Amino acid sequence: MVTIKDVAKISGVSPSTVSRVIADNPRISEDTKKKVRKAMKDLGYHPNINARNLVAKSTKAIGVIMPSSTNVALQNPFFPEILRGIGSVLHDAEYSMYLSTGETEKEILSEVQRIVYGSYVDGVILLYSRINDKVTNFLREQGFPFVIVGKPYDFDTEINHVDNDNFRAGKEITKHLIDMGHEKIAFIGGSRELFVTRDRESGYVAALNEAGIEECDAYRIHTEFLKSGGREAVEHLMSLDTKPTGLVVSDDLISLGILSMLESYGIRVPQDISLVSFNNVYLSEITKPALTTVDIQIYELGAQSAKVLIEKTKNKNEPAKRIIIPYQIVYRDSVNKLS
Amino acid sequence: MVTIKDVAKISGVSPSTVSRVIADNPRISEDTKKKVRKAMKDLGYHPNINARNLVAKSTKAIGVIMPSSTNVALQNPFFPEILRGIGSVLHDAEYSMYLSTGETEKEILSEVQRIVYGSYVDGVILLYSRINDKVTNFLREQGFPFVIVGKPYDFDTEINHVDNDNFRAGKEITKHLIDMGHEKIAFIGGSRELFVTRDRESGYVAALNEAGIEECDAYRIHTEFLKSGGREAVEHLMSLDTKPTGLVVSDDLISLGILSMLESYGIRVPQDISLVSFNNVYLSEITKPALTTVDIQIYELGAQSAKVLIEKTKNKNEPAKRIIIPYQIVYRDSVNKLS
DNA sequence: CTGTTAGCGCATTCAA
DNA sequence: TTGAATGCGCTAACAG
Repeated sequence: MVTIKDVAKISGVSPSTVSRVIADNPRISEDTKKKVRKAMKDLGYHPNINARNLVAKSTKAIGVIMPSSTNVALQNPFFPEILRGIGSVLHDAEYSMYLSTGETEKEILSEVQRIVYGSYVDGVILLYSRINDKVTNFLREQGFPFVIVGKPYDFDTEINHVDNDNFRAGKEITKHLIDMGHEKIAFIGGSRELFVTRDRESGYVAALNEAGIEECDAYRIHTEFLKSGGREAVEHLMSLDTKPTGLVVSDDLISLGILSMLESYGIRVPQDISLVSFNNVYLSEITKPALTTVDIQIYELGAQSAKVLIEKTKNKNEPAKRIIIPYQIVYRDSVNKLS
Repeated sequence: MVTIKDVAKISGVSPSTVSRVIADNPRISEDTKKKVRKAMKDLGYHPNINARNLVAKSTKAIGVIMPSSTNVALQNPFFPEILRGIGSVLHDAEYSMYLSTGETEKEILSEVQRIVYGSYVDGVILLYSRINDKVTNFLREQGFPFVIVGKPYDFDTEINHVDNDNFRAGKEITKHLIDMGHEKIAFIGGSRELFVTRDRESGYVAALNEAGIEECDAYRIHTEFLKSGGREAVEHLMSLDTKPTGLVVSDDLISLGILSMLESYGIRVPQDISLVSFNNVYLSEITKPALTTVDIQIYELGAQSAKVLIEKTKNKNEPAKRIIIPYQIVYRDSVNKLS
């Protein structure tokens, strides 16, 4: 390995000068800079990051924590997409990304402790938000810079987070269904433990109320991302005396399962039932019918959280921020006008 | 930050002794170990990874390189799944994972150079294999430990790689179609630049030949993961005089698009046309119909590559390995028997 | 504008 | 079984 000393020797300067050249210190003459840079190039020199981190007490790296992976939900295209967004900002800022994919909550917590205590990273992005989450608590107690993608359970004024206005999105997309003449509208969501689900559901309820439509418990279902879950949801709905004519589904991936169940029941979308959902992953445009869905700008969600976090790591006094990424409804073919 | 010195002071030993306790050196008495460990716990001591890496000249971290992300193909659930597999092994080995998501080839190369030269990682996993790939060449020239998920373009005896037998899988799944009475079988694949596509396609051709079925160029289509690609493929196929009755599609995600196009043409699967594909991501079981597909064990692909790479980083003399992960055909509802 | 010195936190010689 | 000394590669005072 070629070190700063080798470069110094070859270019006939001291190691500290070389260090200054690396940092592009303005107090070094252009001449010596040129000389040193040539030597660096000739020798194929590259600074050792560990040595640098050690003295700088900063790593220019951030940790990204995926939700626990026992669940097939991790196969959601949401994740590669948000990783892309994060990666892009990190790259521009010359930061690195550590990824943690723990299976259990315990595993995740110990991993986070390891990277925090061991100074692996300067900050952490949480790709999930759960009620009473130990990781969140740990990070808060440590005063370690972090940002949640989604809404924090508690202390939301002191925790950085990047989110959509899921309530409004839920309300608006439900209202779209109402505007199209639907009144019997059901909601199918993922786990109640997740804030996304709750918020989108609240929006759904609000839209119903505003339109003077009575809400009904039988119309609100929570399922996992599994096939059987989707099946049960549809079976339940179809066993009802008054079947819904509209469906608000909290995730495109769930919609896919629902779509398929519906088809096996011979129920056509949108002719027999209309469906709207959330996320606008690539999937939603290649299903049949293509989904009317809320584009939540996943990439942007990732990019902004990285941005906020980097600011925070650079300036610990930066106040906690809440960033709301605008959404946009993408109208496609899964909704029918009721006359 | 609490350092090894603090622990030494509190427990009344020298820093080097503390260091030995951390390494669980057998030449330290149980008594002092106990004493030191207590001090570590009391103080909340955690070793600084950068200091350790600096002297150890190893990072216990590996870099995972995603394919260039300009393409929507990155939303393939393949990626979260393989990341899970890699993450699991890394976690058990107490390794960290460093993720790189570059947009362009250039960006990826410079990122890889950065992490290699800067000693960020001990090894690299390439999540793609392309013809004449600069990253591969760079890694090879540097003699840096790496493994390719897929098949290397060249030097495949000296490059570690973990792959499926895609040729055989392609042949077998095509044969399944043939066994079910199909003779007019088309192939729809992703980019020809990718080895997976080529191998699966060769298998398809081999099965045709073996069965004495004439292959025909009009039946072989390459498309991108985009909607329009799927559309054109289906349009082309349906414009033919003799339309195929069977489709071999090289990726579940592409299948989804094909399925949807087929439906808009009023072509039913499997009644009018049968379809088989590859990967067995979660998607493939919730489509309508559920897909008969080759389970390539994505998770295992990731886990094994991590394992091989760790071995290699620990012992540079370890010979290059080729690991073939077994596949398994999952029979579902997308194939019809022709009588 | 540049060199000298010191030290980041840790592991590892060499002594004892 | 333990301690003292040294150095990993780099940056940052402090001098000059």
